[in-house]
Amino acid sequence: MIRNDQIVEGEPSNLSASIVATLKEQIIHWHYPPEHRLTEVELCKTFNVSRSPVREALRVLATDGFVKKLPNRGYVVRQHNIHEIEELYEVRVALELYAVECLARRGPLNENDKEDLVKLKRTWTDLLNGSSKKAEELARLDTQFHETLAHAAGNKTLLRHLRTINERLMLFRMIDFDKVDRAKSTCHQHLKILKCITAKDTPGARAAMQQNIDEGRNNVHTAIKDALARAYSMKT
Amino acid sequence: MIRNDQIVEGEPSNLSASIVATLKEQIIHWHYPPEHRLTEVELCKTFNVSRSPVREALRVLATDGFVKKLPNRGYVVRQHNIHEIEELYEVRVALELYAVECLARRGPLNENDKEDLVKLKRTWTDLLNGSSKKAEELARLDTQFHETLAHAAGNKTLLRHLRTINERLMLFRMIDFDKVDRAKSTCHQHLKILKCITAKDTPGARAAMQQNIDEGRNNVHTAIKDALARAYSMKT
DNA sequence: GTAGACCGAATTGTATACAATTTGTAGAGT
DNA sequence: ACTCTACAAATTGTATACAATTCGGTCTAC
Repeated sequence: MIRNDQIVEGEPSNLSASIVATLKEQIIHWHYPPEHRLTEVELCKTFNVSRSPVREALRVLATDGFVKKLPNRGYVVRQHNIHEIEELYEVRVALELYAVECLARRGPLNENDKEDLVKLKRTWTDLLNGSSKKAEELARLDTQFHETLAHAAGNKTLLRHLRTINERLMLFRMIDFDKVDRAKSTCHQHLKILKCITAKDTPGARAAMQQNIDEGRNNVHTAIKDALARAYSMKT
Repeated sequence: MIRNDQIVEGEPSNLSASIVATLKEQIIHWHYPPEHRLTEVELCKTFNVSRSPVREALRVLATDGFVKKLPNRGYVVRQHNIHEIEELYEVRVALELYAVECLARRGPLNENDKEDLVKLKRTWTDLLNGSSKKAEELARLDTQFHETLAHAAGNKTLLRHLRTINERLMLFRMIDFDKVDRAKSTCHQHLKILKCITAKDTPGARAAMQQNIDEGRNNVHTAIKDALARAYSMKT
């Protein structure tokens, strides 16, 4: 159920925006199997709203790549096959390597970002020293780490693109983080990246980031087959 | 005026999509000054349609970054300041360097793409040997060159992101190409890139691409001040 | 029994009507 | 003259109504 009081402060009544957020969340959490048809009236009923905001939301989700538009036949949840995951990871590598390279070369642009990096260091050191978290929380922290770096690099446009990539990858990272606790390894890698940045070791930072992303990619790869199988069994 | 018969084949009656395309085109060609307010009813009148497709179009344009949404106050054409251009170019560099690196390392993925590269070579050789074109045509060919490379690299997601970046940059490249004929230099650079790719010279390809983009960036930079000044004079 | 035409339910595409919010302005009060 | 309030116009947000298209099934012709 969508309600106006769910909406973030400063953004007044806007059903469309909250529908976008909710559907994204649901798709990421595999609430719908791939290729599942999203009918307007059905969404209207579940969200208790009229078709106007639903239609606008679907159009936005389509441009973001979460659903696919069939001409005159509505929308379906997009099928993310293994090849597409690979593509998403490649784009992510391209963007994040660039971001971390900038960051290592010229440092964070302002004091706020410098503080953010210190906070990150504390967070991941704490995690390394035993404070355990739930899988979903870990996935969130991991995403936050990478996005904070991109933000500190000072390029809002790059951050925006990275966000849409990561949102779509979240589809599979949820599965991965759900199955295995890889906290230790992730902590070490993140701390290594931060160390290289503060040491202005550009190639080191790039290498550490590449390793971090590659490991995540491999983990997701092994998790994907199960996920797709599960999704298939749901569809039938 | 928007009409259904303007629509591309295979995409049946869809006013919203054609409004998106038309508005994008208009914004890129500086039909509206930055921060110009886009009222729904006004767009309805100029396009001779109702508010539904206009609203959906505006939402899409907002997620693509062409217009900015003010809560409960409609939309305005986004102001692209110099800093944002710089950001767009940085993302473009990150993506295109990655693409050209893949291409130089492992070559085009299939025969079609290999053909495309040959066609590109012919096109730019012809241009170098005198066949002159209008500024707008040149800009189009240049964009096509870069997008063909990304396509040949075989990553559709990367291509999609590159497209949205390039579309927004087109705002300023139009101005630049309009003022000076830089065909010769561009030709040489593009041919150099192609040569490095076929020679599997990865660092060479990266360097040539970096040089090509940097030159474009510099040209645009020098052109921007005039553009902004002109836009300002339009606004007042 | 099969192919093809035709009809109707379901669904999307578009237009309009109504509600809620914002903003500018006129007017009263100080 | 200045500020604050209240109201009206304009504009967005939402809901509903109508048109056009698609798709499945049935019925007929062969």
